[in-house]
Amino acid sequence: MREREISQAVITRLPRYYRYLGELLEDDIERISSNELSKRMQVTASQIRQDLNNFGGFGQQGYGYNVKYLYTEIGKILGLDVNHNYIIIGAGNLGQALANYTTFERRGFILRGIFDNNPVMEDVTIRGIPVRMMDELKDFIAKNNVEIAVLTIPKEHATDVASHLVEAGIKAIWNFAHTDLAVPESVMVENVHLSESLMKLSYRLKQNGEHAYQKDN
Amino acid sequence: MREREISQAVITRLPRYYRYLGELLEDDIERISSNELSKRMQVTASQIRQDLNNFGGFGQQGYGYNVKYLYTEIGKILGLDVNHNYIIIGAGNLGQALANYTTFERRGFILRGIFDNNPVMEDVTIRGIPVRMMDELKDFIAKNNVEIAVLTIPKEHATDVASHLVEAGIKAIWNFAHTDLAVPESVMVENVHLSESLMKLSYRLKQNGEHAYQKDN
DNA sequence: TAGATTGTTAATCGATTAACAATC
DNA sequence: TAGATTGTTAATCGATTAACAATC
Repeated sequence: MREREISQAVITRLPRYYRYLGELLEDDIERISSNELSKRMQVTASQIRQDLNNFGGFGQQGYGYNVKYLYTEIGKILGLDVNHNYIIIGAGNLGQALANYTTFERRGFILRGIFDNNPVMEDVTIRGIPVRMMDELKDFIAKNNVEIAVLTIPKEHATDVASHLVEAGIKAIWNFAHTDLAVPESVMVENVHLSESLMKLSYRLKQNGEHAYQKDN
Repeated sequence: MREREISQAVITRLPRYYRYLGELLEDDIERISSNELSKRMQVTASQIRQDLNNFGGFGQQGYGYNVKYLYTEIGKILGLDVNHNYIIIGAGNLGQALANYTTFERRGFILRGIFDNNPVMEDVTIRGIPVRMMDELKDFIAKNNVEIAVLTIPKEHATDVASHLVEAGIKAIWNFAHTDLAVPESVMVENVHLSESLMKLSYRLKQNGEHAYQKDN
């Protein structure tokens, strides 16, 4: 049924299209051409048309794209038309910050539970959700139909916890731990390595500095 | 002086090399070949050699790479051999979580100040650092030689704050707000769009589900 | 119908992989 | 010296851009 594998680059751009279309929608803009959108998003119109046509013809010659329709369709492609239950593992600063992110709920990501291994945290509630101990994990995932686990724990425990999650039948891991996880390929992993992102910024900062220096000479 | 622009893909991989080399160093491994490293990192040996040779010949034929030396050199390339002063703007959940991230300090990123526009937060301290009001921003950046601003504020205020930062002479912005920033090209921006990362995971979760379904038929 | 703009094919560009001579 | 492994050139692969026929 699927002709060709969609490239990682395209997938990465989809949520950005979705965001821009959402803004257009808020501004009551009804239709938009690839050319107009390309100017706003700073990408080529050709790329927009190519990207969208990976998933079907959403536009109309001579008209462009209907904003609301395209927004809805991309939402479906991204799986935002259905709810996803998720849990957070690691009730530290970052875990708590994410637990308080109500924006995710609006996109259909429903926080069902928070887990930690520190007994002090037991039954502390965050946004009304009690922190549970790790021994409840497996049962909880099964009973609550949890698809996604957010990993906000130190890297030392990440490998271990990941394998528990896999055993419990988790489908996807959003990994904030500073390590790569080895899981079966049926389990999706999306890494958010914050310190690596910061290092990238540091690199570019440095390059820019040198660049500027050379210019001055 | 610089022959060719280093591609974004290479820059993104650098911190990952750095992380793996750091782990090798902790394990007291003295030398490593591109082949051995490629197995650990799940990339091709050829790519490792190509990537590194963008910055110079760090290896030795018949020997491989000296772990400690390569680690140090990549650290220099990433600008981790010098300290960078940074501030956090937005003392909400995420801002506070990042403020408590002492790992950054170890890499030479020094948190100098935290800013917010909510008077209730004034002089609340996080990790000993008082939250300041936005009217102090410009002076503070100049006086404290702040290079990097971390933006953990709602998207509504991001554009406005970004332009204040540019005026104040900030060099780089680590942007967690859900919007793109328009700044002069001399100001580096690194985006961390968490909800977009989560949507990517959602997409892959969905694909994987369909895939599995098709397999069963 | 004429004009606009898509969907899609072809051309180009860039990044990854393969191969191997250089050299430790 | 022989073996190992880099640094680097060449080949391949994939992604982006350009062009244009199809069509609303």
